Formats: sequence, structure tokens, C-alpha cells
Amino acid sequence: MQKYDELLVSLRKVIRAIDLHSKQLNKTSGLTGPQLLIMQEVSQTDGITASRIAQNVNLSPATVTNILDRIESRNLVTRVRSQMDKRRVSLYLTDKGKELLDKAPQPLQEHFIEKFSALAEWEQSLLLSSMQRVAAMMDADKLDASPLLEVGALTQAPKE
Amino acid sequence: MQKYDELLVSLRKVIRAIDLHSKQLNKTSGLTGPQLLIMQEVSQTDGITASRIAQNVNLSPATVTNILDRIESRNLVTRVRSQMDKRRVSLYLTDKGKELLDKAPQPLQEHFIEKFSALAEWEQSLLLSSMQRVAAMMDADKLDASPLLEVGALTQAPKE
DNA sequence: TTACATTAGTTACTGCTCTAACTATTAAAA
DNA sequence: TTTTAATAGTTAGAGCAGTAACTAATGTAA
Repeated sequence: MQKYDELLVSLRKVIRAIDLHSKQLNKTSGLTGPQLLIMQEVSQTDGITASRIAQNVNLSPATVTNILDRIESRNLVTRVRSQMDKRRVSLYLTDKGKELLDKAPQPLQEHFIEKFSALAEWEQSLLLSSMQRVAAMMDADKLDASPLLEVGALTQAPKE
Repeated sequence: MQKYDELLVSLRKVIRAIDLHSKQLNKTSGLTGPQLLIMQEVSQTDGITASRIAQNVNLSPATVTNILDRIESRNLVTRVRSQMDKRRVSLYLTDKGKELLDKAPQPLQEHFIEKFSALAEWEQSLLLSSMQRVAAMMDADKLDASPLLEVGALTQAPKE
């Protein structure tokens, strides 16, 4: 087995851990990671459009529609067709949505951060530089990072 | 910005790059990343079971079944129910599957493999162990029970 | 004004992923 | 031996993610 194969397996483990975290979040708070992310967008910008969300969180419009369908059917957000431009749909949190969002836990990989922060400075640097190196070798450093995998980090990201 | 934030950003970039590669792979070779990964497992260990694959590539049994359904319906692999232990199903590549697998590129960007392979042995080990460490830190409360049961059986799949 | 292009959003379809519940079989315990 | 537990695999049901094709509305150009 080549080392790069093993690397792929490790990556799969990481991906899986993040996914499982999202599912766990759904159990405890009633919102998955992506749902939480989109609701945070709506909360931040009342009346935001779906396409704007798609841009902000780097998802396809179809995916945003998909997730909006789900949270709208649970009365967490409302869609309002704009009268100015009838193509547009403005989004608003319902009271129920606001309440749920308030109570939702931080979807961060708290466990990871805890462990990582406990490492010595040089160890942190080593892991970081390793990851950055892998990203660079995949030319991934040219891509936008998908924010969906880790909601917390995004909410802390600089606003434009 | 904390080091863990930077690390998570790099990680997301890597994951996204892999996802995009998988979709590209499907277009060009007719196999997605996960499909290719599983076929490689079967190729590597003739007669391997689904559960062993699930362990090796860190996917749930249900996911493996799902992907196997897809590639079996395309006559790329065959399922053979074991006579020794009728719970088990052994997996084999068909000629068509072997042929497709031969022609398929690696599940990670060749670009990456090229660069990675060019590294010194100790550098490869460093990157791999770093990734494994991140995976372990995210794995959190994963029980990962009964590693002792598997140790002896790792090298070869049971014949039927 | 008519024709074409663009934009916003949705729908249809496909694939990956999980958990939970289920069948069948085998192993272990009482 | 009978009962109980564990194992292997599948199925059902859900969510996320994408592309492509579509409707509807708006903008632009001939």
C-alpha cells in the first residue's frame, strides 16, 4: 500500500468525522451543519436571497433550494416573493427559527480544537504546515474552501 | 486567526479538491472516487468481504453495500455468497471491472501523487503521520471496538 | 417592438453518506 | 440443548451535493 493511499484513508476518516458531527448536531439541536449555516446567513442579513446565500457559502443554487425546502417545511424560515423583481425570493427567519438558532450549539469540532490547543506550539505548527503542504500539492490552495464542513470557522471568518 | 482555523481551512480545501476530482473522474473514466476506491480494495484482495472494505476505507457497511450495488449492476464486480459461512459475501472483479480499473486514474490527483512521490521517504512519513494524527484527534468518541479481533485476519480474506 | 440574453429560482436526476431496523447465520453461555 | 449474543450484510429512510434542464421575469439590442 502506497503512502498516498494511506493518506487518502486518513483523509476519509477526517471527512467522516466531520459528517458524523453534523449528524450528531442534528440529533441534539435539530439542525444539521448546512442547515445551521444557512440559517445563520438569513439571521445575519434579513431578507437575503437564495442566490446570495449560495455565493456566500459557496454552494450551488440547487443545494440551497434543497436545504431551504427542508427548513421552510419546518417553519424555520419563510420565503417571500419580491414585488419589485418577481424572480427574487427574500428569506426571513420565523420566530421558531430564531429560537432554534439561538439554542443551537457551536458546530465546531470542539473536541478537535481542545486537543489541538493542548499541543505544544511546535506540534501545532508541524500539523498546520503539513496540512498546508498537502493542500498545496493538490493545488487546493487555489480553491475556495467549502464552508459547509466546519460551520464555526466560517462564522468567525472575516466579513467583506 | 488561530492555528486550528488555518488548519481547518487547509483541510476544507483538500476535501473540496478531492470532491471535485471525484466528479471529474466520473466524467472521464466512468468511476467516481469511492467506486474506484472500493474496486481497488477488491483488486488488492481477491474475495474480500464488504465489512473488511468498510473497515479499510472507513465507510459504513451500508455505504459499501450501496456502492457495491451500483458497480455490481454494471458488471464490474460479482458477489459470491460463502459456503463456509453463509453470512459472508466474497467480492471479485469481473474482467470488465479489471479492464476499467486498469484504465482508471488514481483516486487522488496524479499531480499530487507525482509531487508526493518525489518527496523523501521521511517527508512522506511526516505528512502521513500528521494526517493520521488529525484524523485521530477528530475521531473523538469513536469506540473503534475490538481491534484485537481483527489483527490476525488482516492480511488475507477468508476463502470460501 | 421584437428577439435574444441574462438572472433567480426550481425541478429532475444521480451519487455519497449515515443510522436504525431487519434477516440470516454463527458463536457463546446458561 | 436451549437461549442469548455477536456478526455479515441488506434495506428503508433521510440529508447533502452537484449538473442539466426548465420556468419565469427582467434587461438589452436589433
